[in-house]
Amino acid sequence: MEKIPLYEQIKEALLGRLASDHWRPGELLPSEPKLAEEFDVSQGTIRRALDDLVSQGLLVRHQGRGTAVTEHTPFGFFHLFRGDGARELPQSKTLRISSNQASRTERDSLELASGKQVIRILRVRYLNLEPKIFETISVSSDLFPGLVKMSARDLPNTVYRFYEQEFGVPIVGKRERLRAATATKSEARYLHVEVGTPLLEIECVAYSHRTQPIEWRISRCLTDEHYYCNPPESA
Amino acid sequence: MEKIPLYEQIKEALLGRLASDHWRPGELLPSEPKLAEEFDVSQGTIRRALDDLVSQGLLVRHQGRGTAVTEHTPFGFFHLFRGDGARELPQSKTLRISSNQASRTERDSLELASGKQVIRILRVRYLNLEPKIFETISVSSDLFPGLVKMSARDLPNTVYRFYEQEFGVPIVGKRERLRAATATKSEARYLHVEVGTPLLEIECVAYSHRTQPIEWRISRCLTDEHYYCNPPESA
DNA sequence: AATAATAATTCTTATATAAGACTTAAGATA
DNA sequence: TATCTTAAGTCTTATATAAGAATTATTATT
Repeated sequence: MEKIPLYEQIKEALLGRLASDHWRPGELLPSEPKLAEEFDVSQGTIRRALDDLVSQGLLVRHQGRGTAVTEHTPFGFFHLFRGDGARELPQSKTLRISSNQASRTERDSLELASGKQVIRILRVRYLNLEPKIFETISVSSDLFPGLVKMSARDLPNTVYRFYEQEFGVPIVGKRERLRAATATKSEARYLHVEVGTPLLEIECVAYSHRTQPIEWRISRCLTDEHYYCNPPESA
Repeated sequence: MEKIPLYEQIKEALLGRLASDHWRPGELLPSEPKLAEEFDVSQGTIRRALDDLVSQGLLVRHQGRGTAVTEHTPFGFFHLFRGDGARELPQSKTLRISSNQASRTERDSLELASGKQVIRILRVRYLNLEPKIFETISVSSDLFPGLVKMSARDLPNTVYRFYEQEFGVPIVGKRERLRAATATKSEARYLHVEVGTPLLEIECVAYSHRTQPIEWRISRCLTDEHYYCNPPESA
């Protein structure tokens, strides 16, 4: 059997703890010397494993303080920027939360079995108080028991933090596919534009640890005053 | 004065050699022990510097062989994928090469002084033999002497490799900004679609080492059969 | 109780050595 | 001359120690 490097094994072990909510976001991990003792390896090997998790965005190092689990900032994973490069935190108005039989696309994107239910969320997002994005979000009913009964008004703006704090489901990455589209009648109404206005369509699958798909999302964005950029230019 | 770590100084030195074409793409660098001897540091310090350049995509490691300067694959930096995730190498037809006074946007994007000339290239790109992208490329006349006199027919498909091989100007990174647009009369004609068809607009600045802007490009893409994705999903 | 100094802890940078895995070069053999 | 074996080179993984920089905890002083 192929021999797996020690640092890879340690990465997997730490990844398992991250996935099972062993540590909360912001919480400090045991120190490098302590981990070296626990796993019976050298500190250099621990360093190598931790460095890899840092470069994946899962951990953050603080010299003199320790290694912490990454906390999501409100901007995390939001890739629209104002024309001058500034970031604006989008606001949200949830229009509807409903339970539906998963469509073919939802099943494929979320890796769901046939017959499964999804929870669908429709919402408009605002940049600088103006409606700029029309969003459809789908998640597996099984992962979020009780979510469908929530009032639309109560769904918070930052749903990734909500998944993590209320359901223990952390989002650690996403995959986006972009296309050009034009506003339908319904989108035109919500976004205060004319039918046929160009919209940037962002199809997004969000993942937890070990790349399990958690959420499928379609965002249709006005780009008259904003642009999409990934990675961010400050990165 | 702030003390710069040794490995950062070595990175800068190697970056300088990469920028001045000291090594050609594909060429092997001196081995780690040799570099350690040259810079009078430990191999671990050399390793740290090289690893950083590898993660920036500038170098590639070959176990048992050596460290080489990254060669651009034809797909490098091309972020459109077919609907099923496959990659298709775009073909090109250059429509025109001309010399013009730089516009305000060209000056800003390429960091040119007032009064400078740019070379403008118009071309259509094909995916699976169908016109899918209408492109406008601008570069500084000063960096590419003689380019304006080239026949449009002779401009190769992979212009980044062309810049590097014919002018010694390597492209090592780019910054893209995406927006939604609709086809103008001219674009509709070249792309064989109707006016108003949604197009994905990719505004791109391509850089050499030390983030000097080399090329400003606007690509207007049909996304009926393709999508944009960065980083690529296989990454 | 508040503040300052000291000590202990953390990660970061840097050194060193060595075995393993992979590739290439040199020498031996047919 | 061609092929095989061995040696030498490369990067990768892993060990170890130690000083520097930053943060936190403890102790001493006011």
